[in-house]
Amino acid sequence: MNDQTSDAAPDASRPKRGSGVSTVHATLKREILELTIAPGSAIDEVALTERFGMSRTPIREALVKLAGEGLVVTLPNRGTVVAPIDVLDLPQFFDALTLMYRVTTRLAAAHRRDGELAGIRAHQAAYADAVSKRDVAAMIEVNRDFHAAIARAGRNGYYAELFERLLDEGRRLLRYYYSSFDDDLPLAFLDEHEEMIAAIEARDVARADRVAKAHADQIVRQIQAYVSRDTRINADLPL
Amino acid sequence: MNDQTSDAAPDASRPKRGSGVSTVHATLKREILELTIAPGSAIDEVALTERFGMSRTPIREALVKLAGEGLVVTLPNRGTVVAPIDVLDLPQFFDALTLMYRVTTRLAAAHRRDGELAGIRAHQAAYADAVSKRDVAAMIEVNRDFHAAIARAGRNGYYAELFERLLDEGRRLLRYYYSSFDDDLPLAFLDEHEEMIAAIEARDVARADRVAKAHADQIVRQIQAYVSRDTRINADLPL
DNA sequence: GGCGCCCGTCTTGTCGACAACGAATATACA
DNA sequence: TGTATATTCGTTGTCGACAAGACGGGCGCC
Repeated sequence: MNDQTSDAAPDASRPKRGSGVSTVHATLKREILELTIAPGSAIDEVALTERFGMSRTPIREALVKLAGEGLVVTLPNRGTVVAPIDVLDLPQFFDALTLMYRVTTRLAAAHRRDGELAGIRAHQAAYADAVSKRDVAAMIEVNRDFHAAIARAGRNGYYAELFERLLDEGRRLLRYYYSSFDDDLPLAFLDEHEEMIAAIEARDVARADRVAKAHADQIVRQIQAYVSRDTRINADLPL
Repeated sequence: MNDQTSDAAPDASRPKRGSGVSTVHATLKREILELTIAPGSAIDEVALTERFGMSRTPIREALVKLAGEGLVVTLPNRGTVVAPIDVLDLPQFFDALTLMYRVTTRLAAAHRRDGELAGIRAHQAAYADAVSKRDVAAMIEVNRDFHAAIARAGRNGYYAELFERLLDEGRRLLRYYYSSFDDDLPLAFLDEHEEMIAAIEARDVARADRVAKAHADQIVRQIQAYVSRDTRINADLPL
């Protein structure tokens, strides 16, 4: 992280011109999605200035980009905060997520080209690998990439963009509410992913729709279970 | 979102602090959508500097915002251009537009509250007014606002955001390909809008879906007709 | 003792300037 | 004359600095 106090030598590691905003954008995006920065917490521009070793200008531009993606919220004249996670938005989120699961999988089944199945299968293999290693973080991330690849194979940028945003938000939700996966759920995902691949390979739109909807229902139920799980420990306390 | 319409009189001699980026953003967005700036044309930052009487910093931030909305494209180290209109993207656009018409109208029928119908009806009245005046530009714009209001009544920010983006792109398309409206089409829109309002008022989701789909088909056909209209004048030229 | 105002400080929005990078042009060479 | 290279020019990405609001503390007033 903090690796530069003297830059007298023409170091090759000097970030190239134009990489400033993208670096800050990518780094902050990852940290926001991984909850390294807590939702709702304020973002200090000058702190980022020192951390990234660059001026406020590129950092501000990166924040504007993040605001456009809904990952941060800008309060005029009062700074920017990491987008909070609002439980009240969950029903809308579920609605849109399910619809995007369906339409992107349908489109992938309709429009996929031969080369794209290999890439999707690679993600599926990585997911299986993460499951075997019980690496939950990797599972969440690979799951997102898996579906994003399907969306891209569907060749509709409007859907793909919204879907990736929803998938990222889902990443944040899972990390936020995650306590421990049941062991059987990831395996169910694995099978459902296989079915999706099969439907896409067979160019069977109706089947792709069915399995996508089932998959979405599964995920929605899982998140709902996390969100609404009963964590009370004082419910039966004798008073 | 915020409607601080302090009138657009040219005597805005004193822009307040914080209004810079939003002013530039709103102005450029309008001009891009109204094709005042041609698709694909380069945007000169210094020219905007002189035009808006402000430094490059707020202008660049506005451009970053516009890039996030897909209205401009940024070429690294080589400037930004107004997003071109690509005919090859039209099928995807039609697909997404139709779906958003349907889901937002459905949601509006399901979730609308009493006060919101009045706002929607106001847009419809403005649309009728524009039709009577044969003000095509106003029709296009009011039509967008009409459907955006319905989407907001549906209370799903994900859909509303994508839908508004699609509607804006549709505005650009209509202006781009528009030659002259048939006189009967706007009237058909008027009736279909009335049906949508009725379905939403009756909270009839299925009916809202039907009429939204019909409306979308109508619009898609219209744009397709514009795009693919035969403008050849040398087809029958004796050679 | 509580409440509201004034003031200092911190942060943000904006500015003008500089340097790197691309494009266009001029130049040298085959 | 055509091609490859060096140079100039314009533009973009970044920087440090300045000033307008917002927040917090101290003070006076009721």
